[in-house]
Amino acid sequence: MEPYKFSDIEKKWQKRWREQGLFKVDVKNISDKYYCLMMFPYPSAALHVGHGRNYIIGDVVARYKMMRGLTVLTPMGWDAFGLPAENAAIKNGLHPKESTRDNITMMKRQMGSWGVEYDWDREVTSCLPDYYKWTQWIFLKLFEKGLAYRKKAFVNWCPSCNTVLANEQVTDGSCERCDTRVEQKELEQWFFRITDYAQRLIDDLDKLDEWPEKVRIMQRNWIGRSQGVDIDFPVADSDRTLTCFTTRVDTIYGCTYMVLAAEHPMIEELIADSPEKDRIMEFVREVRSESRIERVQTAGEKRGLFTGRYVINRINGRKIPLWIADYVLMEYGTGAVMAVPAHDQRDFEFAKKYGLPVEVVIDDPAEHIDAGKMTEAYEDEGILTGSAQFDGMKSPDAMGAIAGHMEKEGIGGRAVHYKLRDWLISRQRYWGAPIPVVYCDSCGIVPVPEDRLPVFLPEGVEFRPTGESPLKDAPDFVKTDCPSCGGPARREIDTMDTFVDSSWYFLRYISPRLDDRPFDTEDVNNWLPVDQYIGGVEHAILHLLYSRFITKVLYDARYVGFDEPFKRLFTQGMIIKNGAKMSKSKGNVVSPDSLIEKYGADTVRLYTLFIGPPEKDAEWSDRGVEGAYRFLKRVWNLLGVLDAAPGSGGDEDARKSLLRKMHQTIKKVTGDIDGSFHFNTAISAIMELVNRVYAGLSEKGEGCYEKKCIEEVLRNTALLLAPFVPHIAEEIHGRMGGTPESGSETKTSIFKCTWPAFREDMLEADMVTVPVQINGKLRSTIEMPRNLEQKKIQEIVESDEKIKVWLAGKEARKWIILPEKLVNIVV
RNA sequence: GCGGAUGUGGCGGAACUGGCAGACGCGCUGGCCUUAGGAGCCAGUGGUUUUACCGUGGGGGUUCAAAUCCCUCCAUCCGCACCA
Repeated sequence: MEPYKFSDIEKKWQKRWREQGLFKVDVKNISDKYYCLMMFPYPSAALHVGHGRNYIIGDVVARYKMMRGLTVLTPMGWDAFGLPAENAAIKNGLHPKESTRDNITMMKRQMGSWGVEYDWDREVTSCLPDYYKWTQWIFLKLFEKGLAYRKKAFVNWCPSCNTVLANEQVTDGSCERCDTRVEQKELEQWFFRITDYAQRLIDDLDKLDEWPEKVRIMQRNWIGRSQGVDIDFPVADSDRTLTCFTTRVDTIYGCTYMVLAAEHPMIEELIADSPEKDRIMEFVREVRSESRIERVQTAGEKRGLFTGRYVINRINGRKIPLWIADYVLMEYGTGAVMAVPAHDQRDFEFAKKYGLPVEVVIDDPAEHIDAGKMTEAYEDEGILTGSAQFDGMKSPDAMGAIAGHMEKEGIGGRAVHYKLRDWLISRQRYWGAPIPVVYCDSCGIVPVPEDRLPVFLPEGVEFRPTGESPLKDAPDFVKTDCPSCGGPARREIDTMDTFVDSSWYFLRYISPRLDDRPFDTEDVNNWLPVDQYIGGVEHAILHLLYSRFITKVLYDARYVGFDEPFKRLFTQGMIIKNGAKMSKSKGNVVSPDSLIEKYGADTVRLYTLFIGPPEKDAEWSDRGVEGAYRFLKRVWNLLGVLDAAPGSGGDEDARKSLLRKMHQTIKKVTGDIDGSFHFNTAISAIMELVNRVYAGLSEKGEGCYEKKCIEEVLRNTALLLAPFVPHIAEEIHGRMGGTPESGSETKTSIFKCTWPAFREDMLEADMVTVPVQINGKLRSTIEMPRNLEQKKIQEIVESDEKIKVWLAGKEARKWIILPEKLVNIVV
């Protein structure tokens, strides 16, 4: 038997799969379609084995579904615009276009070397004009619907990346990419009105029952729906009214002051006549300039200032002071808060600090609260007190009653607010799709007409970030004609957030080369929603929320006929090395290239899949890779076992038992893949099957399996292994003469073969081994025939030597007999 | 603070609706083979004071029977966080 030459085998089959067009799909053929999608990567650096996990899982699913007879579409592309590529380009002094191109070449080679295959005819690259033309088209559609707009707002600014960031790209007050503290800047920026879709984005999460619960919860929390009441407070000695939002309207009678956010637009007007005006404005400016993180860090130490003005709480006619404080956020609710110190911890701390009254209006049903003795706010629900006609009501009832009363009296009304804010999509950076808008002195903001797309990103631009878009220095780009009046106009110089690019790429794969439309609606409707989406949890909020939003917008505009893009989502865990996530900076990156050279792609694939449940993080071990390699050699050597097997004869028991194991394995592997991608246990089952062959040979002798038997087992083993380790499976299959159906030397690909089916009648032996317990403790195992009556089972157990010893001198009080499973005797 | 997850040998991890804990792999031990072994094969491998007992983060409970169900506590990780 020749040795396992993985390198030759893998190169041969990778070449052949491409020649055969194994992964090529005609989208017009929609019979039994299966759209298997991996999140497309940033082409920013070489892939490591952690990245590989994602592609390998996807490849397993694709190949498995293929063997189940489905038409499988698996495309791949490149999320090629954006800061990672640009920053890397700056560092290497290369134009991002070139570094991106080089990285794509490298990554494509790496994917190929893993044996991970795609329909490369559908490759999309988001930084190329034939793609970003349609990203710009998406922008225009949102603009048309009033969903893209420009406004001046306090926005997150990363001083290192020199650009604004979306709320979603700020983690712990720092830039998600470079970890620099994010500042607040008031700038005019482009936004997408995702908040219009907040409710639908929450509601439709219920439809996504094949998504991980964790991701759905994260999205729900991020959107952050709160139900409550908006209450109007007229400003005393003024015709103005301040509205505030509360979720605890039952505490309204305990409101002893009101607080505004420093960014509240009415502040200047309200304090215009105040003698303290300058001092107040100084405070306001100070708070406004603080970064989010600074505000959070000083959370314990709340600061505020009295405005000198009062507002009227109309439910009781009470005049309460109006303050400004750093703990109120302008972005949430209305930027004004009714403060109830007795029942809100923040208000309580603030009131204590500034000597504002604390009045209990919700009593603890368990123990009466004395306002004077409180050390912290009572935030639970309870019984109303000091609340006029609502006294004695329970909080939940009171909320309804008070809200109703307010609506009747015109004091306020029920309202829903969301934490979700509009998506800031403009970036002051070079490497992105230009926003297709021009500014005309006479017409204002004018969208670039569809027939003039794409707005090309100019190439000869110094792209180092300066804080303003580098495109301002490209005069040929900036100067243009107004599409509306033809007069002189200038182009928008900001580019779009890369998350816009990635929010629709899964549609483009269906019609990647169309040049008059972004995609063909009919084809897209046939192929989407995506049957299986696979990627990292890090996109649980950003990318997955944006994609859902854009899909809904396109659905409303009737460009697509579905309102959720991804039917089933799988988020794989990270690969850890030495206790940390693999990263260049930590120096714990395991490169696949040398491993593949040493052991072969199949070994690396097998180990990656065997390492643990794919949805969980897993620690990489180079030793474990050797174990996978050892197993594949044992599989390979089965070809030698087949050669040596006698043409007839053999041991009947060995044969039966092996075939039974084979059918059990087929059942187990099929269930593990279909259910929830339990590849690790599927592989261990195949290992058991292979071990059984060798165990039989060593126990019963070399000739115990006749050729036919080994042939059947090996053929099925190859089929079961094919999705995981496609090259060796294909080679074994080929050496055994291709498909049995063809009966020829044509060497039909194993992936054109049907996934093996198990025979129900072959799963179980005539005899079963039944564990026997006494008082729940295992005392014996007895082999007995199936289908026995309870009485008969009891007889057999009672005659067992071991059990006899245990029962001697004791009285069996109760027999629990589960036929063919277990016997427990209580003594 | 809120939300979510996880906790099983020396290690990665198995265990379906409660029913033989530790499958499979790594590592380790011993043996065979070999000029040699970072190759291959075979056997063993949770712990202990080994007729038996103890063992799934700790404590308690339900049950004939608990890694699995209930209560409680602890630890670690992840996400969100002054959200009114």
